[in-house]
Amino acid sequence: MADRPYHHGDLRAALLASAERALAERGPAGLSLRELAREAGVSHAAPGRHFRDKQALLDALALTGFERLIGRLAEASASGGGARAQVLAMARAYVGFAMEHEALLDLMYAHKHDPGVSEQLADAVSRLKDMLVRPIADGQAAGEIAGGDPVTLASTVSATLHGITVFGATVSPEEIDAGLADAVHVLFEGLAPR
Amino acid sequence: MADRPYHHGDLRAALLASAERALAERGPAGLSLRELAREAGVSHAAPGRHFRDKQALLDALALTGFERLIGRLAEASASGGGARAQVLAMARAYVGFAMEHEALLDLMYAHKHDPGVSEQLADAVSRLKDMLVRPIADGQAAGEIAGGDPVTLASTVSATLHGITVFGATVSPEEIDAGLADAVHVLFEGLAPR
DNA sequence: AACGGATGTTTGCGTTGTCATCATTGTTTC
DNA sequence: GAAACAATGATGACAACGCAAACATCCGTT
Repeated sequence: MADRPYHHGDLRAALLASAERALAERGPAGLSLRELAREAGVSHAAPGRHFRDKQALLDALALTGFERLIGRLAEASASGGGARAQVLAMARAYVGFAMEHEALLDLMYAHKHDPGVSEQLADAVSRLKDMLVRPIADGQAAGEIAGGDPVTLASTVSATLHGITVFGATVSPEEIDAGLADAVHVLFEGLAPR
Repeated sequence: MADRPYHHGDLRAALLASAERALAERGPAGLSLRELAREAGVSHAAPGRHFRDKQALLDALALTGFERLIGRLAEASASGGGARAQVLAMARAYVGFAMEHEALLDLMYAHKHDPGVSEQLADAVSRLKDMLVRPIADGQAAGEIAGGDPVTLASTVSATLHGITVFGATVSPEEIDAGLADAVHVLFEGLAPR
């Protein structure tokens, strides 16, 4: 009620930032639009201007999560090295992001988004999987990876990565990293005897 | 308010059943204790006798989910056949359960449960991974699977299975099943050239 | 038959999401 | 530059919700 200007300036971004913090601290159920509004110093209905309803805000948050995760994977894949080193680097990036943003990752893969947004999210998942296709195709060209549809291989690898983040959620970072190296080893060498 | 008896009979079970249906239809956020109470024909505070709060109900529901999923995996692993066939059967069981109970699976792996329950859930995940250890160890004894810690191998396989359910959520059942066979193939043959 | 625990009801409170309506600011158009 | 207009925020209201306290009813045990 002081000298605060009538318009916030960038309420949408402020809400998203607050929402991510609240999500990490109290989960999606404990996230209240009114609380976010209070934190931003606006009226309780102001968020409605930027997000039709609470779900729309969560949808947007999930999308930003994918953008950032894909960015991290891009960095990791640019680190160079052989196919195996590159896959391991991307695995570390994925798992690192997952451990820093547990609740956000839950949200990103939650089966409760609006239909229209679900398409965008599926798109994001596609792009995410595509990030692995190039290193694998390059590895095939270099003779480091066996033949086969690189998209299929990338799908399996990405599925494994995601599974590790979910199943390993209860163990320490060191254990996860060790398990990650093990998993990459299994992925490359296969279960069948050589 | 007619001839309904004062006591419900098995309100706890009725609530869990209703909750699972509501969860599938409207997600965890759209699940209301009062609505469940209405469906069961009891007062809106009656559920409080069986579940301390809403989260406690979701916790219990997640636990029942793991019990059922583990049961399905046990059936699948009992189907016999070689190690590869058994892993594929368990993969189908896992993915089948996941597709029948999308929202429930989200809940089972959600990072928002009470600390005490989280231990039980971590326990359930452990038991789930253990289901894969025996087929793999047997496969090693039979020379169908390469050496190495069977627990590590099982962890990687289960992670891949779970990842497939999450990443494949948007495609048709047939596609998922095909992708599943592909993934099992990759898991056994490995990415590296032979 | 009496008692006590388990189960269900009633009442009330504070919070929330959402909507309708009004106020203020920023932008475009003449 | 003024007027129209869109964008953004404020206010007020409402129903639904989670939760807790106090009360009622049933059931099994003694």
